[in-house]
This record gives sequence, structure tokens and C-alpha cells, in this order.
Amino acid sequence: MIEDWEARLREHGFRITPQRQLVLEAVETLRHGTPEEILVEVQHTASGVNLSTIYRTLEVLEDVGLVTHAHIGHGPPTYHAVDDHVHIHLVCDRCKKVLSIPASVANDFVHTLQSEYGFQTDISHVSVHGRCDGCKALDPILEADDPL
Amino acid sequence: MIEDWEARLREHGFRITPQRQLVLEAVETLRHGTPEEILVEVQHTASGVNLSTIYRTLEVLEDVGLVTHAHIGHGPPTYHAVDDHVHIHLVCDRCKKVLSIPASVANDFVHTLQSEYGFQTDISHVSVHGRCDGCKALDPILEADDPL
DNA sequence: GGCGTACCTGCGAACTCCTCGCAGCCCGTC
DNA sequence: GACGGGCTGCGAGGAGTTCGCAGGTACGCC
Repeated sequence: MIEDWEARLREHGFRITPQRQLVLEAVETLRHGTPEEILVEVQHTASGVNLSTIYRTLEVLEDVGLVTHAHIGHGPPTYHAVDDHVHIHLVCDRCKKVLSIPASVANDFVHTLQSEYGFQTDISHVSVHGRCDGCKALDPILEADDPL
Repeated sequence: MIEDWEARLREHGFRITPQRQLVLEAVETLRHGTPEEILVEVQHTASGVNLSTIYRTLEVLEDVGLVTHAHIGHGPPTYHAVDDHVHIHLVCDRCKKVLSIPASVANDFVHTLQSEYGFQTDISHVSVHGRCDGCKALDPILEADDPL
């Protein structure tokens, strides 16, 4: 559990509630979790918790910098705890598998965006689509084709 | 208009219909278009066209490699014609502005993903989140914080 | 040019993901 | 321990997308 999560919330004028604790714990346990998955995880401990609360709680936790979200393809967003290693998602559009790689791989790319376009990149929010090693052999991407 | 679009469709066993032609034209005119925007564009010419048809047509056009889509943040996907320059979207999470930059900027990054992780990147499908030059000054991203 | 069939379209229902309004609860403070 | 305002659960509702079905139409075949 991230230390000082209570302090983080209080600093921003938010209250400490069991729901917020449970959601944060669930995000850390799952490492990659959609709101729906987080709900299920939370309900192992407290079955009365509502999906709206998950959404509102995730918004609060993101606000104070305890969790982040990233968009992985078409479905719902995925949430992470921020003390987890900052990473990039490689999403295989064919088998839907998600690889996490260290964000450092993109350092040069990020610097170029900064120096040439003045763009400050939130690298943890990036997801890169394509074909994983296995699927590449079976069904490679052709030029600019994107048969998702 | 992409040459041979009719041939492309026929090759894959699809028929040529006015709707398919109009959708393809709309995508090329708009350059960046959500299904809803494409519908509006198509309806300038043929008001009877239905949104379901737009979705089904885009799926077909993507299938035969005439259009691609990319996910730009929380909203609906954006479609492009494939003869357009391959590009990367830089999405400002604060002002929602989208910059298009040449895909070549990511060449080294793409090669690293290939050589180190065996991952074949569909670079046109990537969207990079962060802060544009203007917003960066007003409200920068703090470490791993992501206050979208 | 006309015919038939399989594909395609329009329409509406439904589904998923998410947000909102409201009434009651409970955290934090005095 | 009592009070007030933020927080939660619940249900309704909205945006974006998909699906099933009935009728229309492209296109191969004569």
C-alpha cells in the first residue's frame, strides 16, 4: 500500500473512507484493472459497494495522484497504482495480450517530442498497438493496413 | 480518392455501393473523423444514410485496408484514409487539441520494440497523451501524476 | 435487358460503459 | 456526542456501438 495515502487525500480536502481504501488496495492487487474488475475485487471484502462509487473513487484517487489510467484499445480504461513501475503497454490487436515494458525504452522518443514539438508526454498513458511476437508470424501488419 | 477502391472491395468479395463510396469520400475529406462526423459529412450528399451503416461500412473499409482508425483518448475512435501520410497523434489532455506529427519521429522507438521485444508496432494506431506547449506552462504533469 | 439470390441497408431495440441526481449515511470537528 | 457537509448506494439516463430483421439492391447469369 502506498504510504501516506491518507495524508494525500486529506491534503486535497478529501475524507478517508473504507471504500477509498478498498479501491486503492484493489488497484494495487490487480496491477491492471478496469473499473468493473476493481469492483469485483472490492466486493470480495465489501459486497455492498456500488460501481458508481468505484468510478467516483478512481476519479478522486487519480486527482490526488495515487492512481493513473491508460487506454488499452476499445474497451474500458485500465487503472494502475502510481508506485508501480512506470511502464508502457504493448497491446497485441490480434490476441489482445498486453505486454508491459519499462518506460525508459521510450526516453529518446519522449525527448524528441519535447524538443521538437514542445509536447510534454505522459508516457504511462500511452498504449502502443501492433502484433506480438507470436501473432506477427501468423498475421503480420501490411504497410498502413490495420485489420483490427 | 484512393485509386482501385472498387477493385479492393471486390477482391475481398464485397459489393460496390453508394454508401461505401460516400463513406470513403467523407473519411478522405475530413482527414480525422469520428463515425458521427462521418455520418454528418455523408448526409450532406445522402440524407437517408444510417449511423449503423457508417459503422458497418467503416469496418468493411478497414478490413480491405482502405481506412484505419486510432483511439484518441476517451471519446470515439478517429478514422483516416490510408493514403494519407502515416502519422502519430499527440493528444493534449488539458485542451484536447490533437497534433499530428510524422511517424518517422518514432522510427528508433519502433525499431527498439521490434528488436528487444519482438513487437511489430502499428504506429498509426498510437496516440500519445500529455500536455501541448501552451498547456504545459499553465498546468504541467507532475511525475507520475495524471490529472486528466 | 431481365431475373434471382445473396449481400447490404435502414430501422429500432438492446447492450456497454459511464454519469448524474437524490436521499440518507458517516467522517471529521467542535 | 452532536452537527454539517462530503460521501455512498441506487436507479435513471445518456453516449457510443452492436445486433436482428425485413426489405432493398448489386451483380452474376441467362
